[in-house]
Formats: sequence, structure tokens, C-alpha cells
Amino acid sequence: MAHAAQISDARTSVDDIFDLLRSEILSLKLRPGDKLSEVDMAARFGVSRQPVRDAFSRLANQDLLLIRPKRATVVKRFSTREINKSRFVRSAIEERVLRRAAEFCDLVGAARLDMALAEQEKALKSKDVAAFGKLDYAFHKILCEIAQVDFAFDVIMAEKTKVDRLCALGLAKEDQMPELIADHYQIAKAVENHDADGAVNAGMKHLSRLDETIKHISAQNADYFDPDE
Amino acid sequence: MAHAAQISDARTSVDDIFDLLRSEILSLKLRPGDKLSEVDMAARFGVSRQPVRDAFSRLANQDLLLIRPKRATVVKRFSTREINKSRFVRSAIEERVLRRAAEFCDLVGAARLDMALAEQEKALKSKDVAAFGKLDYAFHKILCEIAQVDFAFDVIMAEKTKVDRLCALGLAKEDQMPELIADHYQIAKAVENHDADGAVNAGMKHLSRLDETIKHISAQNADYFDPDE
DNA sequence: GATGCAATTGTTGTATACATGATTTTTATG
DNA sequence: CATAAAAATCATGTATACAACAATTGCATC
Repeated sequence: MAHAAQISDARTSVDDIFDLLRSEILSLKLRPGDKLSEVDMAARFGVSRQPVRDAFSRLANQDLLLIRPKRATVVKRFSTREINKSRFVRSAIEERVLRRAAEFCDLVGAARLDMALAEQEKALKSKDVAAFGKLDYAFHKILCEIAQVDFAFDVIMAEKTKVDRLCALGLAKEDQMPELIADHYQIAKAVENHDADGAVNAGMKHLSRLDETIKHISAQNADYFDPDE
Repeated sequence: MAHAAQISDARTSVDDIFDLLRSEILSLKLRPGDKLSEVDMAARFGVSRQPVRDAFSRLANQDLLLIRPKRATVVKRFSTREINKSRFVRSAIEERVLRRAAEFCDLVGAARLDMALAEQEKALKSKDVAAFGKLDYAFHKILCEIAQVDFAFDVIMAEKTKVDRLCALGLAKEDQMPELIADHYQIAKAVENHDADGAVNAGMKHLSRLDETIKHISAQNADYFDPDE
């Protein structure tokens, strides 16, 4: 879900504002708790309040903004409940994907995985973190395609996006790349060998790395978290 | 997700319009492909276009409306891809929930399940389909609570809602109640006996009933479906 | 009668003005 | 100086008017 409501090619100013604000929120240029004013944004973009309102509304529907009528609009804080939910969903989905991938992987699929791994190694060598981020997405997408459940990637990406905003707070990703690639290697090889349990084990280990990162970050940035019970 | 953007107690006219239209769409009073006009709705609710616009925007973000700039706004048709996605997600989540429920179920949990089953039997006897619908939701919610993953119910409900709109097209639910309750009984007993595999098997059988219903409906109502490849 | 063009209608997008309520600042008072 | 009430400010909610474009309709023409 959470996608483009307009497939149409006609981009409106609402689309522009929405995209920009979204990226600023996800990259933490706008931080949890920051207040946003419709009139300020309108001035910034040189438009009236109306398009800004629409953009705000969309962002609120994606749980990135909290509109408090008659008070103010703020960037949403992290919620431990939402994080747990996201983690749970992703874990459940990925297990299914990996089991199916191990079942259906053929020579073409194996070749695609190997190629993806090679590109990741290349990104590692040139320490290109941004490129690795994209390759990470691509890797999981390939797994979904091998598993013949393309749509599962929608879900994974949606959940991953939520957590990415949190992880942007974290330490240098550069240091994590070797471990992550090693995980990917293990996953790919298990899938290629039709070893479903092995793939799931490797996948769960892969996901569990996130847990530690999140624990670490949430301890250090309590002010970015919702004070939910 | 798909929740209340406003936790606040101040309900606006946008909230009213949103809730009403949403229920009309989900209950198929408004049918896939139906055109909605902002001015018509505004007149109907006795407000200006603006609140209607906001409500439309929210519904579009929940994939219930499709806003086509400068053209029209229509109730979204069903998409087989979305249905498959929903089915996949729910299946994966429910498996996890059932495994955990079987692991964590204690006497209190067992008692709650038994009580829920009794209420369902009562609804069956009085042929109260509406009541059974709510009890169905409640049953799955109890399972999530026993599994200590309350948040999983959010996901299940979100996915269930999507499919419910489709199933509203279907045959009399009255006839299905006995089977569904029998499923619930099997699930509950397996969970109470800490039989994870048994619970999952029963759960998957339970979900697979939906598949047949959906297949049947989609064959008969092709015009309500997106012409996606 | 069929066809192509033009005017009309209907749709959403945007700008502006005002309403309403929460927040902040100011001011008066003890 | 502390405190409380009142006024000003600032936030979003709503109404109205106009703009831009797509679809439809009607009419003239062949």
C-alpha cells in the first residue's frame, strides 16, 4: 500500500510537496517532533496553503505527520509498538518468501542472486553506501521474484521504509556492510541449494541485526520516541 | 496502518464524511467503478467542497478511491494482485500468531477462547450474522493477545477489511457459519493443547475457505475487477 | 446520414478570505 | 515580584471563487 494515489502522469504541486517533505522526513532532515506550519511551507514553495494541506494530509495518512486540529502539525515520533509491528510483519513475510524461494529457485534465479552479490561486493570495495542501500532493496526484490510472490516486496519495502527512518539515526553503515553482505551470501547459497531451513535461519539472523541497532538507537534518542506506556 | 490520523477528540466534518463514505464503499453501497463528484458530495453533506476533498484524499490513500486529476474520482476496482498480496500477508502473519499462541497459551487464554467459542455458537443459533462478524474479529484478536503480539491484529484487520469488501458480494454468510465455527473450534483446541502444527494446519484450512469464495466471486463479477493483465 | 470542429459542461487544482479554537504574550492586580 | 486574566497571535478548518483541462454535446459541413 502506501503508494502513489495518482498513477496518472499529470504531476501537481501537491505531488512535488509531498515527495520532498516525505524524503526530508525519512532522511531525518525533518526530525520527529518538529513542527510544520502550512503557511510557512506555502511560502517556501510559493503556493497557497491548499496544496500544502493536501500534502500534509497524505503524509499524515502514511503515519509520518500528526495533524492536531487547531494546534499544530508535527513530524511523528517513533512508536515502539509500530516498530515491533513492523519487525513482526517483516519477519513473518520474509520467512514465507525464503521458503518459497528455496523451493522455486532455478538456474536463472541463482544467476541473478550471484550477480546481485557481485554488485554488492563492488559497492563494498568502493565504500558506496548509497549504492549498497539500493542493492540491498534489489536483493530482497529478487528473492520475492524467485519465490513468485512479487507483491511481497511491496510489503517488505513498506516496512523497511518505516525502520529506515530510525536507522538513519544510527552509526555509520559503512561498518555494517561486510556483515550484511555475508548474510546475503548465506541466504543466497541456501536458496540456491533448496535449503529452506538454512535460508530462513540466515534470513532471521539477518533481520536480528536490525534489532540490536534499534535497541541501541532508541536508548540514545528517547526524545524521538512516543511516550507510549 | 490505516488508522485514525487524528487521535484527538475533536471530530471534524472531514472525519464524518470519511467514515460514512468508507463504510459505504466497504459495504458496496458504493460499487467499484462508481463515479463520485466532490460537488455532489458537498451538497449531500451540506458543506463546501474542501472537506469532501480531504475525505476523498484519505480514502485514496487507503486504496479505496482513485482520484484522476481533471477527470473524475471513482471507487477503486478490485485488483487480483492486491488480493493475492492480502492473502499472502495474512497467511504469513496468522501462522506466526498461531505458533506463538500455541506456545504461550495458559489457562486464562484457554478460558477466553472457550468463552469466545460459546458466544459464536450462540450467534449461530440465533442466526445473527452481524454479531458473528464481530465475534470473528474478536476471536482472532484473542489469539493475537495470547500470542503476545497485539499489534499483529492491526495487520490482520487491515487485510481482512480489504477482502471483506469483496466477500460482501458473495453468498449468504449464514450458510458458512457452521464451518467457520468448526474451524475456530479446531484452532482453539490445538492452541490450548500447545499443538503448534495442528493450530497452523487448522488456521490455513480456515483461510483457504476464503480462496474458494474469492475465486467464485471474481468469476461472476469481472466488471468489478481491474483489467490488470 | 456521417464526420469533424467548436462551444458547453463538468471535473479537479489552486488561491484567497474568513471562522474557530489553542497558545502565547501582554498587562493589570495583589 | 508573582499570578491571573485578557488580548493578541498563530494554528488549522471551512467556504467561496476562479483556473485549467477532459469529456461531452451540438452544430455545421460534406
